[in-house]
Amino acid sequence: MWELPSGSAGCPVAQGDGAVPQAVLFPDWAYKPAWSPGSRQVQLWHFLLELLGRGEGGAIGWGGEWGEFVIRDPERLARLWGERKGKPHMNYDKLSRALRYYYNKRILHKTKGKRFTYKFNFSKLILVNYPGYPPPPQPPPPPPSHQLLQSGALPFPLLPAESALPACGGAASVMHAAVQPMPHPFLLPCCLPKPIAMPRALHGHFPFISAPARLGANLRESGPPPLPSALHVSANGWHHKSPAGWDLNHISRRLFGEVKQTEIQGEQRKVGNDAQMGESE
DNA sequence: AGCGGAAAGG
DNA sequence: CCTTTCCGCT
Repeated sequence: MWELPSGSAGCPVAQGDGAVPQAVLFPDWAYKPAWSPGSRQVQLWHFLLELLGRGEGGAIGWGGEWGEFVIRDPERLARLWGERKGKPHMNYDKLSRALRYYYNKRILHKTKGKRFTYKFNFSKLILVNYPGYPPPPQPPPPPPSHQLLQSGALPFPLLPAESALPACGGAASVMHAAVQPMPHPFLLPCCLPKPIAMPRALHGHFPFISAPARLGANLRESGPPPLPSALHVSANGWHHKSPAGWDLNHISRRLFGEVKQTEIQGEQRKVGNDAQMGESE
């Protein structure tokens, strides 16, 4: 078993008192400013997950399937994105072009037939989020004969909460019970399949933390979303600190590393095996 | 609405 | 590398 970084806060979605935070928010490190050394600008998918995570609601929201989201107000979303990037002339046409570039990276996927509906490939995103993944070659692992199981691929599928084993202790069970209908990726830290036995160390580090906007009845009364304590918001409203060891840009690089492979298969892929994004892979 | 090439910029 | 801008095509 490979080691994970230690020394982090407790699981933000599974606090001792049983309170269930609803805010999501990436950890601060996701928002390193462009001018800070060794950092880059926020990327579109960061931004989308952020809006989705905090249940921004108006412009964009989660869809019916796992990882699926619907842009309810395309031009507004574009405006928000433009504001963030300092691009006053941003519009949905241009934003959607950027989204389409994600197809090749396999971060995103279009849900065909559903207007303004896309789907995240969380297997991709989350996997590369594991610090220390892939595990260093322990014993000589039997080299898989064909498929690319090398750098970003997981040896196991990420499962929805229903089929996953809570690794967070009691509170995780609460979550598990609370989020039946549509578990979203931010729940994964506490809902990973057993093989990976989510260590406490990781809980504070996961970017997709939080609970869905609407939870079970027993959770609704928990009031306004308590923000994670470690969150630092600066004057312009975004997080600047970067305490943790890994960051979304790192993830991006990992993702990008696979694009070349993907692009090579580009034409093959088109033939029609998009159906499994987010499930396996 | 949605796609993807081409070029350019940060 | 990650868009942003523009655009022809379906």
